[in-house]
Amino acid sequence: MGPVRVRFAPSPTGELHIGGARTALFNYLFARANRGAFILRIDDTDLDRSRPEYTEGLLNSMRWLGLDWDEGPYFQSQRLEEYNGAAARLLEEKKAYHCYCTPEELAGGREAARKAGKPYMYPGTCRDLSAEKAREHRAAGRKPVVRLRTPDHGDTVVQDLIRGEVRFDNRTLDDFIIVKSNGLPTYNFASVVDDALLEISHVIRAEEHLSNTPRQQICAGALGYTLPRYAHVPMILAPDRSKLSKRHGATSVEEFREGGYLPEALINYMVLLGWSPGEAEIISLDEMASLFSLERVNKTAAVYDTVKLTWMNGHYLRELPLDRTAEAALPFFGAAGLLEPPLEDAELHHFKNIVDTVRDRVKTLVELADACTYFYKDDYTYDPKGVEKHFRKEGSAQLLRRAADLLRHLEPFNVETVETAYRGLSKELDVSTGRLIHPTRLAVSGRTMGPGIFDIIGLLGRERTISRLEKAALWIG
RNA sequence: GGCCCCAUAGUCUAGUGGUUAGGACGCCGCCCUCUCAAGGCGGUAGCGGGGGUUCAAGUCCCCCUGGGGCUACCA
Repeated sequence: MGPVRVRFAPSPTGELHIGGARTALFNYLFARANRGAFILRIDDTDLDRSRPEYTEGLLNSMRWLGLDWDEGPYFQSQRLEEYNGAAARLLEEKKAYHCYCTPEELAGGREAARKAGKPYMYPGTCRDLSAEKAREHRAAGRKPVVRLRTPDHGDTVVQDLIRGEVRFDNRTLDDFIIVKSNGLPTYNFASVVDDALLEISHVIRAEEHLSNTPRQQICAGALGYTLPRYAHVPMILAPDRSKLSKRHGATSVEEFREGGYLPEALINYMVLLGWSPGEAEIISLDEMASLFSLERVNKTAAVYDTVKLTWMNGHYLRELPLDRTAEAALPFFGAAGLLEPPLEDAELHHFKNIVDTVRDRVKTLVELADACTYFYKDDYTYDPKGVEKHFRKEGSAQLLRRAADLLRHLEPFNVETVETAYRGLSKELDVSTGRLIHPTRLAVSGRTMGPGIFDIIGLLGRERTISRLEKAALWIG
């Protein structure tokens, strides 16, 4: 058997969604697991729907996920000679023929079949058209398509690496179009030609393509190509069990990136949809690559669940090296107006400390930036519920003033000494530490929840803590 | 409608004839604790239905039901 060569062949008609990304991931892993090549091909033969900016987005999403390709991207729109040559050969060998039926005529036939409750197939109108009739059609300005002559009997058998042997009755397959009237190849044709020319060894793609596989095999057979091995991976469904689409909220890689998800988390979550590593679920891209095999890919469509994805993102946020989490978080702090990269050393160090104390309380980078605003901004407001609970109590303002006074002369000033001082003060005033801590947190952060108060104070520093304490005492009145 | 694929908790999954049906998310409870998390511990919940085959079926076969896909001059 030759070298393993696989491809991911999206069409640039939208953003890369989680289903496509998972297929790309499986291809990437299979290539790495078998020391093969992972090839990227852009199937842009649909002129109306393909857009260059989608191609750009696709490449960006792939790079962001870390799914680096070894060859390509190839663009089908730039390989038209290949398809034309192949089609000409088929025409020459009478394995294909021109069809002059108009879309309207075909639609009429379909409609009639539907009304009669009969299955529709192309009736073969132009299968054996006389030269004269063809001339007439051309004279009338009709632009032909090219159809492949498909067998009228027998079976076409797909040997699928995941689904086993799948048998199709050739009588249910009609003479399908391989070249459109605009001269561009259809998917079933271009895909077959390219897979052969690029010497693809394994076609790993979503299950929605299984039903098209017999057509492609017939096509490849007519062209004399050796068939690739096929592996149809289960689909990823939206929570309502329907095919993924925009109305299901965030489904694209780009949306997840903007939503504050880490590529590590998204990759790890996606690989679990349809494949299982056996032991631990938390697994890195490198580990997946060494473990991956098609035998462990299951057959069942998976419903994706953002709750688990989000949990996993939180997990990666706090388990990844601090530098990595901070690096990923920085753009979000920039977008929130908290920081303006690039940072000076001291700023960066401070930023990392903040990320480190906050990161195990959030699940996304967006939440992380949001949970850190008060470290950078003074204009926060006090949480109303917190005000009721912690400020409205008799003596709260006085407590805050006492705390401020205490911190003013504390030497040295650090997390440990502040804590000791606070606990001492609560004893001295004969109040619970909570009675001191809760108003303090509200005063210095505006919030009732968050990191340990001494960590917050340590990060804020003496000056800002004191001024916030005094400001709050004044505010209480 | 025709053809094809699929079927273990709410979700993702392990399981390949003999298991107390395992793990993860979620949910609930407890511990920890200045709050919120994180973490630790415990609990909740499952083989779609019916027939076979077999000493024995989540595992094999058939039917039904349910879900999904294809059936385009989309990919």
